[in-house]
Amino acid sequence: MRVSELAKKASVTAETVRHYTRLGLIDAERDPNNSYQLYDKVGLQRLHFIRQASELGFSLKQIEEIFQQSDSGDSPCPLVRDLLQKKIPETKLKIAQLQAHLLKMEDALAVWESMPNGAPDGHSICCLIEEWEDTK
Amino acid sequence: MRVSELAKKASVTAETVRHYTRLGLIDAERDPNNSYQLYDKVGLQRLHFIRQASELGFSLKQIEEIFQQSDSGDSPCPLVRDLLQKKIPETKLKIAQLQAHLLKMEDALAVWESMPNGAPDGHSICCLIEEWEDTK
DNA sequence: ACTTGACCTATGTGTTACCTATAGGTCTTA
DNA sequence: TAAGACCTATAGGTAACACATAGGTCAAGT
Repeated sequence: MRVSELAKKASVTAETVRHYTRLGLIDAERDPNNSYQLYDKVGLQRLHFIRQASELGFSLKQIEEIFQQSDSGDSPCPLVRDLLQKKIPETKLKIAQLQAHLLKMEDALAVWESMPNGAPDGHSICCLIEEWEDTK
Repeated sequence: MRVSELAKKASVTAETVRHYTRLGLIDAERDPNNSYQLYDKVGLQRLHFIRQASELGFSLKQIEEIFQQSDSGDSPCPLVRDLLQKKIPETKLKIAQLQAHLLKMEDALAVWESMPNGAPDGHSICCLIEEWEDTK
């Protein structure tokens, strides 16, 4: 199949597929007639894998390493396990940070709404964000 | 004060301060003798604000807009409120996604540990991530 | 046969928020 | 006065693509 067809099957853009192909993450053959890129189902599998891993927060470089392990006959499992063990605490931290931010934002909106007429009180920059600074 | 001193006070690199200055987010004066950038406490306030807003997920462009509102005498509050109202659902979504990923990763690690000798089972790419695909 | 529109190609630039490198001027202090 | 720390500007690198350009190709309808 050609770029767009593959892209559609994985719900990504054709440009994304070309990007991965350029990086060597997906193999493609050339149609000798027109030099179009041709992909097979292995390419689709890889594309799915890339998306999965990417959504989990792995970089394309890390994914490339995983493929290299796999392609050279070694099991990528130990590598993936190590990557996961690093990634999990990072993800936990990120979640905690985002939750803290969410609370701040919701608080700020609540404060704003409780203000008479929502009027700013003359602070130089912004009442809301200065609130956050105060409580930090 | 000079770049590095300001940077230290906000726990960022000097290059970050220069970056913000180049973008016009922080004002600086030139020392006439050596053309060093000189910052005052307003600069420090702005820097703090930028970091706060940045951590909340606002882009430098949005922060610039906030400053422009503020500098032109208008209250940036309505603008910030609008930005917040957009940002809050985005943040909730991100948190949910990260939590889903976290679960997947923890599951995967658990499965991996329960495998005899942690041996891969011959899958072509990676047992763990293929597990995720199965359960998707 | 021919045109049209959809598809493909390669190349290069833009994006965000910086970091790093280069080459050189300045400041401080022993 | 010389070393080491600090400053400057400019340019190029990073991640993961998106977008623009210019042009070749293909399938369908007229």
